[in-house]
Amino acid sequence: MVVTRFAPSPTGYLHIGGLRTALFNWLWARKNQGKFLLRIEDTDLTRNSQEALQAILEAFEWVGLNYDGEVIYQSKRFDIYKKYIKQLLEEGKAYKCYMTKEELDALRQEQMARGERPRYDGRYRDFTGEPPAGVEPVIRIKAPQEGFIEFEDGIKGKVKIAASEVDDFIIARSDGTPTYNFVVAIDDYEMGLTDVIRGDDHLYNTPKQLVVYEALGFKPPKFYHVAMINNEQGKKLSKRDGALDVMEYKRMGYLPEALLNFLVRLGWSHGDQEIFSIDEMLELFDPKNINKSASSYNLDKLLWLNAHYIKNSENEKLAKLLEDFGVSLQNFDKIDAVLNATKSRAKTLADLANEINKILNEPAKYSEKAVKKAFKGDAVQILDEFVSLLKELKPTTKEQYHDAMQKFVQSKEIGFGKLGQPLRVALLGEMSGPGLDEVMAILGLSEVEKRVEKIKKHLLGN
RNA sequence: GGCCCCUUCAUCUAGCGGUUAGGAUUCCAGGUUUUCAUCCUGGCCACAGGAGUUCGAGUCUCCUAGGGGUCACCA
Repeated sequence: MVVTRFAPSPTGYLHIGGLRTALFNWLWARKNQGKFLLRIEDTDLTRNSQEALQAILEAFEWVGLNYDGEVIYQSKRFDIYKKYIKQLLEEGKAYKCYMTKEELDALRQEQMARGERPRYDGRYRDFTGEPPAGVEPVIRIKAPQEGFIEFEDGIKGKVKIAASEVDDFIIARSDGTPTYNFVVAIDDYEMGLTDVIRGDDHLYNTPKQLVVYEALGFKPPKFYHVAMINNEQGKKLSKRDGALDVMEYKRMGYLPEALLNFLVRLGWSHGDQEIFSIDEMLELFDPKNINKSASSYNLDKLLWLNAHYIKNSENEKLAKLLEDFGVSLQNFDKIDAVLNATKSRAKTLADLANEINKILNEPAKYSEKAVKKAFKGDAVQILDEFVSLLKELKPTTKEQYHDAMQKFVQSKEIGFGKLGQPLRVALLGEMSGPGLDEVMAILGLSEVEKRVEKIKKHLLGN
């Protein structure tokens, strides 16, 4: 069975890079009817925040990534780690190091001054003497001193790192708390992980974790190191690039399916296909065709996808989502008419809300340019006559309004623009927008008349 | 700096020794639309550079350049 995980540290919100790796892991587990686990890496008790954890959970819920079982907190598993540390100590595979932080810093300074790579020198590796008084030791694990540590990465292929690059790293701090690379290895093993898909900023952690696997005799999982997502300039994503927080996309009016579709195509592809439903992702995703190279975040494509998903969403669903954007279509009998008229012209839910408000609310102001252009000659008279015709015909549907307009321009022998332009400005305040027949069918006769009267007053006022 | 990874249109990517190097987004042009948007059609734009290997290289090898990652009692 395939078991994957997402393992954030609760130090901030969930960002899009994290969401992508979570998605890859989730897809791979679900595709194989396996398990997708959520583990919180909170061993550094000084840096955790409850809000950050909530933010991550909230983001998961928004995009619909569900995890199996309970959330696992490393901070609650210290007993397990202690047991393994004790075991390693007893087996002589780990040892106490009495070097103080200050000594360590001094050593590093010296090494760097000599142009060497900073590295623990192993001075307590085989220490048997009397430990210095007053120093709480850290625990270090014995890493191989020669040869290579290598593994087969599912994306990068064979990765081979010289043992000299990996020193006897600390597995437990002087206060007894275990450190990252140690607990990750323990947990990944204990949780039964088969596949670890993570950012390639972890590539160098892998040999360290393999040292732990080796010392404990665990079989390591398959690793996949995914290249980073860069910003639009091809540089590393940072807070300055804005909108890193996944929930920020919700606030801006993105649909989770659009975000997920966008992210799944960053570093992964399936031939020429661009649009992937969740079901299609589940059917087609395979970490083995994840790209080796880093990709850049491109807002235009996200926007395009979002527009696509809005256009193809059920109106009822959109109506519900629009609540968060100040548009309440509940108890409104023309939900379909309004959304059909507007959803092809919005790239985000915020746009959509805006488009809807333009129809539903009478124009608060008029585009003067549009007024000037549309109200030349006998435009006012044409509008009056058209309203009279409407009163006579009493159209209600889009088709009936359409026919009324046709009949009017034909009988008057004028071009459509003669009626359409002033009517559009009267109804919407500007020169562009949805079809007038649609708009009128939504507004109804009395509202149309009201808006015509309103613009007439506006014209007199000038 | 050491070590490691990466490199096809502006961007996301297809390609897995023989292709007019394909698709998508953006942009531009045309069509549809009373308008705008949608939609449709078309166009512009790429194998980082250099050596090899080969009858033949975007595809394999090496070098150079550029980009990225990493070197904590952070995760």
